[in-house]
Amino acid sequence: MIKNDIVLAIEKKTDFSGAKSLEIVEAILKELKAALAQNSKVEIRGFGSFKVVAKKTGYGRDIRRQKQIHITQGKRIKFRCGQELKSIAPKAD
Amino acid sequence: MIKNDIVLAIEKKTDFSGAKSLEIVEAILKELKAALAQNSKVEIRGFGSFKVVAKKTGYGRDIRRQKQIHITQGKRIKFRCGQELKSIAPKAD
DNA sequence: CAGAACGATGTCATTCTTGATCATGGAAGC
DNA sequence: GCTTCCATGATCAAGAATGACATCGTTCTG
Repeated sequence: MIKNDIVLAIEKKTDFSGAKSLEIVEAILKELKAALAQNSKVEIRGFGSFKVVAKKTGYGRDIRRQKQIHITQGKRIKFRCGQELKSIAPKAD
Repeated sequence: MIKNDIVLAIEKKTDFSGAKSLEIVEAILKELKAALAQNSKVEIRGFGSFKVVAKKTGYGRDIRRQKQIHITQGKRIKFRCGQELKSIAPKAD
C-alpha cells in the first residue's frame, strides 16, 4: 500500500475528489511530522503510538571498509502497535 | 498528539465538521489496519513505511518468576521513518 | 519520464522483546 | 463538557534481533 491507496480509500469512503483526498492525507502527515518534530508522542488508541527516542546507537558499520563509524547524534521514531493491531497479522507466513 | 488532534487538524484545513473529519481519520486507520492485516507493506514516501515481520523472538522472560517463556507465534509491525522524518527531531533533548 | 527516496547487505553494539501490574490518560458515554 | 473505562507505559532480565552507514537498483512521486 502506498499513499495513493489511502487517497483512493478516502475517495471511496467519501464523495471527495482525489485532489481533496490527497490534501487531506498530506495534511494528516504534516500534522504527524509536526507533532514528532516537537518531540510530542502520537498516541492513537486501538492503532498504535509513535514515540521519538534519542538514539544511543553510537556505532555504525561500514561494510565496504569493515570499519566502525562513530555516531552519537540522531533520533529514532519508534512505533508501537496497539492491541487492535496485534490482533491482525493472521498467518505467520 | 492524539486522534482528536488529527481530527481538529482536518477540521481546520478543510471545511468539514468534526464528525466528518473523525470518520475520515478512522477510515484511514481502518485502511492501514486492513493493509497490514493482509501482510501488505505500507510505504509513504517522505514519511515512513510500515512492514509486518514475523516475530522470531521465541523467548520471553518472566522476571517475577525468573523463568523463560516460549513464544513463537505472533508478528510484529515495524515502522521505519523516512528521510523527511529523520530530518526532524531537532534537539536530542 | 525523470528524479529521488527506499531496500538490502554486513558486522557488531545496542535495543527490543515478553509478562504482569499500577497509574495515567485516551476515548467514549451521559 | 465531565466522568468512567480500559488501553497504554515503564520495569526487570536475558536472549535474540535489529539498526546503521554506503551504494546500486527499484519503485514511488510529481
